[in-house]
Amino acid sequence: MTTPWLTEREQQVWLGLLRATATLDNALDEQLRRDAGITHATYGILAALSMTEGRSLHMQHLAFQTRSSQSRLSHAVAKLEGQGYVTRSPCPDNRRAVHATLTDEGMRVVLLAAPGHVSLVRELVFDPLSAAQVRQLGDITSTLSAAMAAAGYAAPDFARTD
Amino acid sequence: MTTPWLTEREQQVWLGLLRATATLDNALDEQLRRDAGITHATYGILAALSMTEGRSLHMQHLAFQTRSSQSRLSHAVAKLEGQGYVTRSPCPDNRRAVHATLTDEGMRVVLLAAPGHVSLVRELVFDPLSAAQVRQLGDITSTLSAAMAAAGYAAPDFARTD
DNA sequence: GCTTGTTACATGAAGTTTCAACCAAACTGT
DNA sequence: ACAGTTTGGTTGAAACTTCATGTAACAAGC
Repeated sequence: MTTPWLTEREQQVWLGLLRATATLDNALDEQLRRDAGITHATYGILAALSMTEGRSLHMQHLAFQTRSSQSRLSHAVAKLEGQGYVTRSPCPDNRRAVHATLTDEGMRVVLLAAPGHVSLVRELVFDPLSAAQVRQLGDITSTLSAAMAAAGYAAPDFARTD
Repeated sequence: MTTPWLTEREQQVWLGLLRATATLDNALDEQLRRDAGITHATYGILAALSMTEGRSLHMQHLAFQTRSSQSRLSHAVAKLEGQGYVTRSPCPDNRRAVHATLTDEGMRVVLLAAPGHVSLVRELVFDPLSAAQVRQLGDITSTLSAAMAAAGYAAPDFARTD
């Protein structure tokens, strides 16, 4: 009532953005849980590993790619290790670094989840949008990321761009 | 490596979107925590209440407006009640409904947090974008929301649009 | 007046994320 | 060689969310 706020139009766009992103995230979580029993965050970790040479990454690198804090990743990988989807091994080059490596079992889960995930992203995002809109969305997210970086904000835990 | 995936360009847009929204959410959380000791989700609850006649809403309605599940809202409001920011009272018209009402103390917190929040949204979202891009973003989120609704996905917990 | 079903909300337990240390390896300058 | 700092990662506790379930109010049908 007495809260200062955006213009009518801006508020509409803003709340629309919050709603759309929340709903999208929810939809993806739901599909992944149904198909493979994992969350979107977990899928991100497994997918990132699956796409590398040797299905293996340093924790650090993996944290950056998945926009995860070190702590979160450490807990998450510990769980995945317990489930047999990932193994951890000390890196020979740098003894404080740790490799997380996707197991065959973990790869199986990714392959199980990926097709449904990708097709849902397509169905909910790329198919509904025109080619022009996809281009616009790319430009907009780039602009926003640049603005946030300029303002000193970065993905959780990271100041450096690696 | 063997994961089916999007085209190069699509993947770039998709990961960019995920990164931008995650970073944005993080930035807003950080500012709200600094300024008022609350999370973005909590701010949403308090702000929604602050903007109604009587600073009061049915839990149901509040859950919808804040894209929250009933359970989450129930826990969150319980905590806010403990902090003295909100009171709960049975609705006289419908004895299973509950009113959540913002206290003066709660209002004080909203007023403390709002200016910084709004100006950060402006700084990170509306200022960097051109008027055309704001329009585009509005159209894009509307399209996505419509597509998700058509595919049977809605904000957490809700099938009905109220 | 009794089932049976649905709506509104609460709650305890389990899972996840963040927070605040912590440890050990690797640099840094002396 | 050696204090001090930075880097890479872990860990337990606290905070938050979700999940499954419970209770009470209302609604409908018999």
